[in-house]
Amino acid sequence: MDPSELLRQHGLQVTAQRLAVLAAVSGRPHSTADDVAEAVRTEIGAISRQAVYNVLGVLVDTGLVRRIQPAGSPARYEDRVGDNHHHLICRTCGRMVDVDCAVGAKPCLSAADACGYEIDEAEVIFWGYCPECLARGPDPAEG
Amino acid sequence: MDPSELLRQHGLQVTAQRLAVLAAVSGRPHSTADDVAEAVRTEIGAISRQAVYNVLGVLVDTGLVRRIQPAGSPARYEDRVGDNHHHLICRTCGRMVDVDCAVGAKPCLSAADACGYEIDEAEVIFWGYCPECLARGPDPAEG
DNA sequence: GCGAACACTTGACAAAGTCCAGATTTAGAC
DNA sequence: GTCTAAATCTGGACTTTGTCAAGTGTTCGC
Repeated sequence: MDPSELLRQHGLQVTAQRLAVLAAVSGRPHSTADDVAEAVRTEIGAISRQAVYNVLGVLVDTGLVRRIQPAGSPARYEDRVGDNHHHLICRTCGRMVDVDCAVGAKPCLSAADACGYEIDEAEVIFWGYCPECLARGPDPAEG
Repeated sequence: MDPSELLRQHGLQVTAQRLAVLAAVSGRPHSTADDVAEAVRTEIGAISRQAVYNVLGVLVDTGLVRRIQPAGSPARYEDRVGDNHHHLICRTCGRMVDVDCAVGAKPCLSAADACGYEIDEAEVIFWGYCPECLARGPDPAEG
């Protein structure tokens, strides 16, 4: 779909910055806000940090972009929304990849005892070591 | 168990700060580092911010305390370790409660396609609204 | 009680993100 | 094409969370 149309459909004004941010997140999933700013600058020359946060915030609010905030890392953004996939992060190199849910469709939304809470999202992050870091031998810091 | 003994058993020196931090985390689970510092100051008068981070880090390393880092929130700490429980956070009031795993024991460690990663931990956080915030009516900010 | 190792304090520093006032750009009407 | 109102973007200061490094104080084994 035409990105401009996408923005309009969600009641958002179309600006060069928004198009560039959208393109940056699409083209490089799991980017940090800083990565996005870099990419946008490559594309349209310049953007303020505030505009990046602002645009990302608006996109997250309208559901066009998903925000992921792993421990010890700045927030990351991706445009894969609408499904229930999770994330897998290497403790050594920090690389993040998508994984589909193990048990089926949205199993994680059914906690055994929700204490009366109305759950609308499950954030699942798997921590471990990627094949390359495993091949490179055990990390000295990990024993 | 006597907290002092607990520390010794894990090869840690016993200090007033460590005892107080341990007590603070035990007495008020899901505390932030700042909450812990407050509680410790109430208990023993004073502690430096660095010491709080230091002690919490040591306790997490030795497995006496677990660190949770939800999106958009500072790190939180709890002393319920050794089981595979997860957390449930209210989007409105920010309250966090424990929930047991829906599917059984450590189901979340079995991602369908781990891409060759060796997974050693699954961090699961459920987001939603607590009964009280639901009873209080829908949040204007949420539609 | 003494000494070595460990832990705590203090202060500077860094990263990530937010707030605010003012200038610029966009959308819509004429 | 031009105008106006509303939304957006810019730039700088600021807050929060956490880390680093050097020096001082405390704990533990003898």
